[in-house]
Amino acid sequence: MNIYDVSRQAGVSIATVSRVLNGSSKVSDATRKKVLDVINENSYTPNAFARSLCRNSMSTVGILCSDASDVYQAQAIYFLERELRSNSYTSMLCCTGYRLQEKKEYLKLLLSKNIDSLFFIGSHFIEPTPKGNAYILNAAKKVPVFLLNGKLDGPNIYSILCDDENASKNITDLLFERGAQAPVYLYRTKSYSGRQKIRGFCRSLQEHGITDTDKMTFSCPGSMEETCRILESLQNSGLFFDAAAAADDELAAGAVKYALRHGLHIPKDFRIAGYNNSLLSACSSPEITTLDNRVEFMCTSAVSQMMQVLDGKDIPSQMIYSGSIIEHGTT
Amino acid sequence: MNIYDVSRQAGVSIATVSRVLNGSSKVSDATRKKVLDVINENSYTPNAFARSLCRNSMSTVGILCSDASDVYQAQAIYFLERELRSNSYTSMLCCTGYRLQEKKEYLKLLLSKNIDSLFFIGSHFIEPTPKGNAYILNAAKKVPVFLLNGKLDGPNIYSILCDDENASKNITDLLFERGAQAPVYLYRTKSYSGRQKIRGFCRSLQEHGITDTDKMTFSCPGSMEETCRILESLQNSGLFFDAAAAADDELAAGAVKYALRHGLHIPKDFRIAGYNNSLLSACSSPEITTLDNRVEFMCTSAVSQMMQVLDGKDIPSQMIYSGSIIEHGTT
DNA sequence: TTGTAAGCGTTATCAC
DNA sequence: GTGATAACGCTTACAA
Repeated sequence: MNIYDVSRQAGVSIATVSRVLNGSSKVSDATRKKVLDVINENSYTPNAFARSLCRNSMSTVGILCSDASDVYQAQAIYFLERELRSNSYTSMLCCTGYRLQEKKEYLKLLLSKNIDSLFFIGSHFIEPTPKGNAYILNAAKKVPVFLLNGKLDGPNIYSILCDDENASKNITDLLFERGAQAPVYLYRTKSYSGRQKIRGFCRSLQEHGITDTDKMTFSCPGSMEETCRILESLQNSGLFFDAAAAADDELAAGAVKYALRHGLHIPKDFRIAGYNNSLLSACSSPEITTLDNRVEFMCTSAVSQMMQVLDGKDIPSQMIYSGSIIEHGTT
Repeated sequence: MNIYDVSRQAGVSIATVSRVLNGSSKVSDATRKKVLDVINENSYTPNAFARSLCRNSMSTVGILCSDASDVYQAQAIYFLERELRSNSYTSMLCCTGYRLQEKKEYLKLLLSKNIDSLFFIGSHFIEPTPKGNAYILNAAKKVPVFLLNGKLDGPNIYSILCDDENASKNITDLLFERGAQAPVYLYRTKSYSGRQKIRGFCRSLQEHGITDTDKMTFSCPGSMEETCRILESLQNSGLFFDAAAAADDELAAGAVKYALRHGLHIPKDFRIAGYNNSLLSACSSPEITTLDNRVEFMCTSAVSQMMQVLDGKDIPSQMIYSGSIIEHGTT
């Protein structure tokens, strides 16, 4: 069933059918009714592809994430999709993994589907070198690009992110306030936001008289169990530490395991701070003090920005908002 | 830049360009090279909409879930998307929430985008009454429908699911083996798989001489904290129970909290079994014994089935596979 | 092996 | 208000 069949049955031209379909005011009530009746009787729906071809848009956006099963990214996907949907956009999701080559290929595929705009979740997509980011700049030549918790300068690129550096500094300060003398920092990767967080941590240490900050930051790319083991080996190496700030709640949960396993009382002997305010922080016993970086706010804002950009408005290319500490039992 | 521009620059017809684009063998190496050169120089990509209009497919599939931020669903989304991508399909994601009306609207929207097939994640989509499921049967008239961990009979509908009833029975049996006398069951909703799990639990109880099984199952639709409180009120009500089986790991984590808070030793005084083998089971201390319902296997199989169906093959409409117990510290 | 031309199902620009 | 008719950019018989 197509627009011709409808027009024939309703005894009008396809132009009129199209007008009814698109809510044009230039149709008499009588003919509108005639057409709508035929449409409903046959439950006709216009062909999306033909429509898109004319309009040159299918009202879809691309969402790129590295791993949709990651609790943080999963949340972002959820909020983004709901917000986009309420603005009549459909989301195409791509989980790229962490390899640059794959990211590029996924992006190319997405762009070849003529999406209207592009969201990158997380700062894993930002490479340290300008050359590595060329693929994003390129994409921005075709559609507006929104970086969620990532930062990159360029035309048609909009960044929205939590002030991770200050958030990380504040939550480390809290560890000191709660009696810590020597906190270590646990991070997964040195992505853009990863580096910001480390910087905030180090700033706090310096303000508290610890100068050799680099010696207190540790990469824990593995499971909770492995994080736990890394802390154990630190202890065995003779390093003194009595608190841990972590780049995400999963790492913090690893630290909780470490403390419990070694009979350290939390928070009297050992203090822990997570990040992301995810379900994982509530899952531990005691629950983990964590940083709420307001994923929902970020996603809602990003979609609102997209609507403005697609509407031809000029908006700031960067927006940084503050996080807030949620204190629980580990501090 | 369109196919005409390419054909002009390459000095061939648009048909030839199209042939090159689609890898037709009926093109001489010389002309193919000419065309490819022009394509690469101008980095031309064919218009997806025009293409779809001709082919009547854009190689996209719809994925419907109720909540992409749920750890279980997030995993399913991840595995589905990766597998679909490797078969050249792009995924359109919709998070419908839990209200029937919204599910229907989302589905309609997805279908209007001319997707090639449809995946439903979880049994939340299956209503208890046939009338409530009409919208799924309807969708199956247009495209093949795959139910992941849900079951519904109908033409063009394929169900793939874990044998939750037996899995649940087995893991409850384990609680008894580990010394439990009176396990309770914690569930979130009575969805299709929810009911299967409860049935398995009850069967185990009956085999262990407990007849009034209904009195041992409890709905805990809220947070871990609330689950914990429900258990406390059970205790206060005078009910004797010394173990908990749960419909997901989050509920089980709530039970862990309860036990720890009341000084019950896990697993000596209180045994706990989760479900889904998610990150949450590893997050608790002690780690939670859980049931691996093999999300990855389910997703991989579903996509493989889809490929066969789209290929015109006749495949079984239902596939049930067994789960397996992962024993950790709570039993 | 290559080219011509007829679709695909819409939207949009004209006339009337 | 309504109706022809030309795009939109591609695929694919059918000819050559």
